[in-house]
Amino acid sequence: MAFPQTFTDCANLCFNSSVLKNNKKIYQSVYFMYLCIRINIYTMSKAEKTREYIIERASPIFNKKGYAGTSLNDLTEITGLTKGSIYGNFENKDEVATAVYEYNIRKLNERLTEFIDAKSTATGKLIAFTEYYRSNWKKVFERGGCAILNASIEADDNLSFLKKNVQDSIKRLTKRLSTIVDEGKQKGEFKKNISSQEYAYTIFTLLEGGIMVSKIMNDQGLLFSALDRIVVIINKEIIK
Amino acid sequence: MAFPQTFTDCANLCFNSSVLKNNKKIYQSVYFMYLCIRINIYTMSKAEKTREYIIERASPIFNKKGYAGTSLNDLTEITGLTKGSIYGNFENKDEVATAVYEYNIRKLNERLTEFIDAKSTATGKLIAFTEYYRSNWKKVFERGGCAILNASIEADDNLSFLKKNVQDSIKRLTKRLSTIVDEGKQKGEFKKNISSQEYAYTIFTLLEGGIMVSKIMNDQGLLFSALDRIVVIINKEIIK
DNA sequence: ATAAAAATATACCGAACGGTATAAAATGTA
DNA sequence: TACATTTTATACCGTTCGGTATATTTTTAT
Repeated sequence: MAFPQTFTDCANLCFNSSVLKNNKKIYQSVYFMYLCIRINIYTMSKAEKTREYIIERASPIFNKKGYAGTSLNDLTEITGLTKGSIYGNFENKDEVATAVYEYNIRKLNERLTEFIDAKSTATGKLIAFTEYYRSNWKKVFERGGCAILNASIEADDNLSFLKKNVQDSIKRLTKRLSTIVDEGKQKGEFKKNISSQEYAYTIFTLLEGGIMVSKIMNDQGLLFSALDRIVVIINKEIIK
Repeated sequence: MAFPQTFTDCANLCFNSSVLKNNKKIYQSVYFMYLCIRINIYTMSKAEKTREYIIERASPIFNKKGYAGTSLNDLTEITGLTKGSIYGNFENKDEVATAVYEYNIRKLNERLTEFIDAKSTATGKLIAFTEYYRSNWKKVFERGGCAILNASIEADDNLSFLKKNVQDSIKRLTKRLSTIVDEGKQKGEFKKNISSQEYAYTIFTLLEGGIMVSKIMNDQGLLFSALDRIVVIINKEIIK
């Protein structure tokens, strides 16, 4: 589920429907949450909406063509806006690129959350991470592939303004994975003597390598066998 | 060892020195090979040398800045030549980029060959592949990282003229790995029921993922643990 | 409804882009 | 050495680049 926009969204985000029906207080608190979101949406100024709109439309362009390969003309074409309008909302191209990157990461996290939060066990959550890519590889590829991977390759040697964002997003994602491993250790699901961070990076490395080779070779199977290997590692090395 | 340029180079490439000393015919054949190379070098025209010179100097620029990020001005600066001179040797920027990519791949193969050919067993050859990156990661990173990885990310969605080259080079490299696995199977070193190609791609995937995450995070350890994992796979899954 | 404020469109800037015709210089051949 | 050929340098092309001052339009608040 993406960012909640309807009352049902809010409800599903917090509880299952039976809890909601039987508890008036919970119902009210969810409704309050919903109202807060509505207010936020309605009070969003025109400029804020336009800013969001530009980011949304520019996202696939930057992810496909890269920063250096994306021109302002590309942005005016895809948005239907003029340069003046874009520069009224962003200081320069760097700022657009950075905002687009942060947007991509936010979206990725939201989508991953859907898959991960649906599972209750640590094992389930780790597997869910791979399941996301199994279900969504086509969409991811259509959008230009993994935003972290793409930005990482372009940023490491020359886009200094973006490098820290990329590093931070990798840290956050691996932290998320290692937290799941830690939870599994605490619950007794996982072996106690393994390094959470090491396995988090192993999973991430295999995933990114898998996306890269799979995308360039036009062979979905290559991504899937990388994901298979992640699952094997979970089963054979992480689970007790 | 790079492309042989001296008699010693040629000799080392073919035999160890004791063989060379004790067999006149072998000595003569090596000398003949050496002469062929000399002739090739000396008959190389000015333009061919300049072409090679441009490619060599442009290589790290393209690998760091990418195709879209590298301008003709960058090329004139790094070579000290003028546009006219560059366009006298190449039809357009695409052709320079393609030639640079092929040069990078040739160099990579030469360097890998040094490590792989030094070992006689299939196991040794597979491990040698990882050892190359253990010994040379710093140089590789200084040159902008893995040329295959970088070109792959930029080519998959927009550089159609380069895409086939990248795909072919990946096919060649994984073919090389799978051939080693096949040899190991034949010699009785490796398990017979494993898929050579699958393991070739697994090794390649782990390597590329490792380079990507290691480079952006400025953490050599991340590459090394990816390499460690490759070694574990060789020992536990490939070797009998 | 109206004024103030904010956002967008227009029209333009100088610089850099990839690329080329042609002149000059260096090279290869006799 | 002299001439033909190849290679390199000069000077320029039209286009696109990122970016901006200013006018117009649209929102927002009163």
